[in-house]
Amino acid sequence: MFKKFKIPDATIGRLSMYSRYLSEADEKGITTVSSQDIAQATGVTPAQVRKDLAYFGEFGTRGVGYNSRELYTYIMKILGLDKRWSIAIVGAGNLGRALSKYKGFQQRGFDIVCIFDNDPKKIGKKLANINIYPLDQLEEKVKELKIDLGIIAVPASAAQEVADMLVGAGIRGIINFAPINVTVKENIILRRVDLAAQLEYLTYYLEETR
Amino acid sequence: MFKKFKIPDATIGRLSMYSRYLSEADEKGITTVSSQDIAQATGVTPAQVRKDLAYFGEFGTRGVGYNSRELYTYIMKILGLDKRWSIAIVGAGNLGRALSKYKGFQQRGFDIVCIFDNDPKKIGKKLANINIYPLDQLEEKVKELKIDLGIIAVPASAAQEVADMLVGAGIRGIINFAPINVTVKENIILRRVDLAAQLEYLTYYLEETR
DNA sequence: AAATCTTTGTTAAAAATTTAACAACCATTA
DNA sequence: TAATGGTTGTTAAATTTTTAACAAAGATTT
Repeated sequence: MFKKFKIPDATIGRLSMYSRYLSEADEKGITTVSSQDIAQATGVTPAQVRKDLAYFGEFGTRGVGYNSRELYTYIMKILGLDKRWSIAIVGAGNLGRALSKYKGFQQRGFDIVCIFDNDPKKIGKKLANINIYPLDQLEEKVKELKIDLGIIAVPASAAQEVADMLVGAGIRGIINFAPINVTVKENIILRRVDLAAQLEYLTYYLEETR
Repeated sequence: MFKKFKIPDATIGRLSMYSRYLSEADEKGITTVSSQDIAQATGVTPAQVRKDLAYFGEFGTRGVGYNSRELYTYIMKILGLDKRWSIAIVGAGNLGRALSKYKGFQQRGFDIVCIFDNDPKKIGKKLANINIYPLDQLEEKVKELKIDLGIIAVPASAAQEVADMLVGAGIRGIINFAPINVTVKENIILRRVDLAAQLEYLTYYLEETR
């Protein structure tokens, strides 16, 4: 697609927010929005909105603004969300179970197609109508079901091993929820989400005044 | 505490990673670590580690390194984790339920002390031994239990309303898991965690090559 | 105790990101 | 059709963050 230059990571996150607002605006029948409108709704500056969009092309009309539906479609395409993606979750603990049921993924085009775990009590069962398989079937199932993305929801001690398995099976993108740094070969996209660290960000700012 | 200057947000997240590594090192009996060691374990550069720490003071010995346990203690204090924090979760859906059971919070000093929801079928029940109360008891319970932090795990449509209630009840920090921008008065610390957006970050990088 | 080896803390440089400013351009109105 | 108002796309400036370099200082060796 576009992507001649390096795009800031933060821009990608903001595009996601913009798209949600645009979809909402379109549903409400608001056909045209300005960078000001988008900015207000998503908590950024209008200049930021225009800059973010400028990385990818010209989508608006000077003096007018952006067509909601059209810009929505463009952004979704930029994010790769003009098609659906298949996902595997590794780890059927509390987090894995919640993620498998989370409606927010479906809505944005992500289908959780299988779950892996090593606990014999869980294997063979279903979660939100999704089969749970043992880890040694990971490679087989990933290939069979053409799974693109993996979510690591196992304890930190097992995270690297699981990452290796996912990469070995041919997965190309990973979200790691385990609170540990895992490494993968460079053509694999990896993102870490540390839930506890999010709370620690709050306490850092609050601890001085309690 | 320290905090004369503006500290990069990213630094806070990295301190959290450093602390986990330091605790692990200490448990293994490794008493001294270098910025190089910390960097390797957490996936950053040694210069970054030293710079991050330099915002808060001098914790190491030149030619030697850092004492694992000592640095761990310092960082935990910086993050405000030398004491425990009480948390309320609003929303007993899939995500709220998972977060209430998530062991990772406990381990880092966060106690989920109550859950709020408006569904009559859920009110009065317990989740992971935590009581579920109706939303109209939020203010009362937050004050009674001296709750510091709130987690919003409700649909986007209700997020702003819940944020207002939390702030009204005296909460000072909020994590918002709803995929929408909420606003709060400026002395409240707010952080948004968009799970679907994390996956979209992956698909952005992958969509061109599928 | 001098020399050497290490690793920190700090300063300077580089790179990345955000903010601001404004020319270009479209639509509307006089 | 000229003038006005409004909003984008883009360029430049400012700010923030990261990386690199190195002097300072502790430990070890000769």
